[in-house]
Amino acid sequence: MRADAQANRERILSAAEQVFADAGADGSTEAVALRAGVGIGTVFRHFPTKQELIEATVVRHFEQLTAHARDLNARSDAAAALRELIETMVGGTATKIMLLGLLGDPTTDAVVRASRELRSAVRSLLRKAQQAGAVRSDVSVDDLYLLVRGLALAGSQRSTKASTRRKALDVVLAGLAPR
Amino acid sequence: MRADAQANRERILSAAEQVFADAGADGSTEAVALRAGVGIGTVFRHFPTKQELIEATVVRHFEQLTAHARDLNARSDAAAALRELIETMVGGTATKIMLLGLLGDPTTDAVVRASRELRSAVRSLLRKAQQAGAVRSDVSVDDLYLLVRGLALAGSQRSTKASTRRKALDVVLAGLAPR
DNA sequence: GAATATACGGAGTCGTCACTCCGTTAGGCA
DNA sequence: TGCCTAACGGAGTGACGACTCCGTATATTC
Repeated sequence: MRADAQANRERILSAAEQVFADAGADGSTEAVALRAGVGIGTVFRHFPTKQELIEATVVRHFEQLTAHARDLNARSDAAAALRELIETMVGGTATKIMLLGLLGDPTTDAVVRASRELRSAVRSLLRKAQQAGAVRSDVSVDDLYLLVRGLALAGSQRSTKASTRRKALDVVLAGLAPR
Repeated sequence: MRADAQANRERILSAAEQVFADAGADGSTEAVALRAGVGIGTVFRHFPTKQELIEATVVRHFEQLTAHARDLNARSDAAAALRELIETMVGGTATKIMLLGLLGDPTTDAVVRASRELRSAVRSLLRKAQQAGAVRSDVSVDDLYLLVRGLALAGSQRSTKASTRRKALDVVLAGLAPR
């Protein structure tokens, strides 16, 4: 792979993340090309389909999250670690709308793989927190995913105040504590 | 207004609710017309813009919710009443994706009015539950809305199991209880 | 049972967007 | 340095969806 091709691939992925963050999955491929400073043709050579572009973006995002989750796994305070992971997943741009939307039903094998990795890292964190008695034991990774996805989706509405977002997160975290 | 026009208006609104439930706001106007058994022209005569069609659907939905909330207000068990309202808002079709998406920032004046009505009915229920000591006192209607929207959005993903939906709702309700 | 205005149907228009094609450009190797 | 092929750019294509227009049909009124 030629050096410029490699560089362009990166620029496109990074542009895609921003565009999809602004406009959701409706963001046009042309907008991505513009933002990346390349022609549309280039985008389609790297990612033959818009779907593949989206999935590549998702994979990238999942990998980052997985790395973060693994870091957190080393922490001694399991409850704080889980809390921080949730905050990371929920916070940030609206990209997560679509990114987290795929947490449930992945499509491509690359996405499946990345999703599996992330899932296992999250499960490990969740288990530790449960063993430490910080989280109710009847909550599964799926349950946690649904909650995280909900917070991320609902909070991505522009007009939402930061304090409201925080409060909602707080309620969910309180609800995760053992009765 | 001619009788047939009145009837068609109703059929269109009801068709719109179903179509948007299946496909979200991307559902095409043509699909609505087809489902309602009328021509596209008829849809556009009643609702000059797709946006207006969506908003009319939203208003209708809000009005139903408001009526339900007011019914519940008569109940003696405030906590159970609030719980039931939340379940109603969260459950049901994916229509809520878009419908509840508007809970935050309404646009048309009709929507604003319907939204205000709903909000005040919900506030009343929430207050009663708080006075009964069933819900933490630092939660506002906005906070509740964010949580409800989150549960509705995240749960509308087709692959989500009913048990997961229930568990997530359970966590949120537990989190709403006073510490 | 006409007369008439109101409402309907759906082919047609315009804009947008994913995706293609090919002439041009420029990495990288000899 | 020059060749050669990988990679680029962006006008062009086809499909689709919102919205228009007007000839036809039917509720309503007398």
